[in-house]
Amino acid sequence: MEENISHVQIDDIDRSIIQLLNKNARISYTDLAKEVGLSRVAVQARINALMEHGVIERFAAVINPEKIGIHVSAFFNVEVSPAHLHEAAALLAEEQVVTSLYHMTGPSKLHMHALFINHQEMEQFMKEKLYKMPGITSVECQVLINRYKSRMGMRL
Amino acid sequence: MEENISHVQIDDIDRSIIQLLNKNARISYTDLAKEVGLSRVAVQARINALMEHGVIERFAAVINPEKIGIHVSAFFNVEVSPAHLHEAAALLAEEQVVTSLYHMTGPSKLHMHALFINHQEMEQFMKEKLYKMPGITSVECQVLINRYKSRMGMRL
DNA sequence: GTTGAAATGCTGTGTAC
DNA sequence: GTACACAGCATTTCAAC
Repeated sequence: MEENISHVQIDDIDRSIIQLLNKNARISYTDLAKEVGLSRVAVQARINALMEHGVIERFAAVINPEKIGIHVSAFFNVEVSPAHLHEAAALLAEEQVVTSLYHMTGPSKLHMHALFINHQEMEQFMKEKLYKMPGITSVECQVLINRYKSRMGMRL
Repeated sequence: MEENISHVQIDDIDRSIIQLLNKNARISYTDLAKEVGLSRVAVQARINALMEHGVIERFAAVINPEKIGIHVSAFFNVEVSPAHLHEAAALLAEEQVVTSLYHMTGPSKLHMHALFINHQEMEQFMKEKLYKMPGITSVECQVLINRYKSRMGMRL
């Protein structure tokens, strides 16, 4: 009896379903069934299974931050002393401006993305929060100029 | 008559709607209306307006790549000679493994995220595609170890 | 912004194959 | 996996306020 399966076998129809739900997560099961050529009940069962197995984590709205006055998008490479890594990560994860935070290979490296209303807000965040965090030894910051592709963790 | 407005004024109810749709994009308008305390018709009108104005770009399924056997997630910092920047960006954007690609501040820097089945596939991509692209002067690669936070471009 | 109403479509569940 | 059926909801689009 294995509850925590980490790997799920999916077929081409599952892949089509995922792709269609990725383009439009509010499509009805009925329309989805027509597209993939399965019955509505079968499609529902597949989606439920995909969610139970954690393949589909949730359905989300994709927002354009620029349109609501959030004009600065930046990536940070933050180096932290090993002893403070988890503490710093927990503190950073709490910040509203931080949208993603990952631990990467390299010398105690955190990779962070954050959104700011303007450069002033970014500078304030860096000076008053980031630089004051425990164990931070280096901060590299890059600001976004142009989006060539953004499909957010979805590989076709 | 201004068609291309780049900035939209939204209020607290819009913000609640966006947050709720971000948690669960398949919620019904009826339930959404109950949550935000507006009529169903008003909520529908607001969502339609948010989509028309480009605030909500679309609704997407959030996938856990690990669950379908895609075990390596990596970020790349790619430096390209200015003359080849757009050409290289266009070529990289076409690659299936590349999930996001941004032009960042810095010396013709591209920031890229990609997903691979395993390290072997990553190495193959780097050797056979990335290193052969025109104008590429430097490649930095970091592999993901742990996800502390991932909210994908949504700031609360 | 609101309510109400009518037509249509969708979902959840059950049956049988 | 399919098909069918049925009840209950949801959506769309009116009109009237």
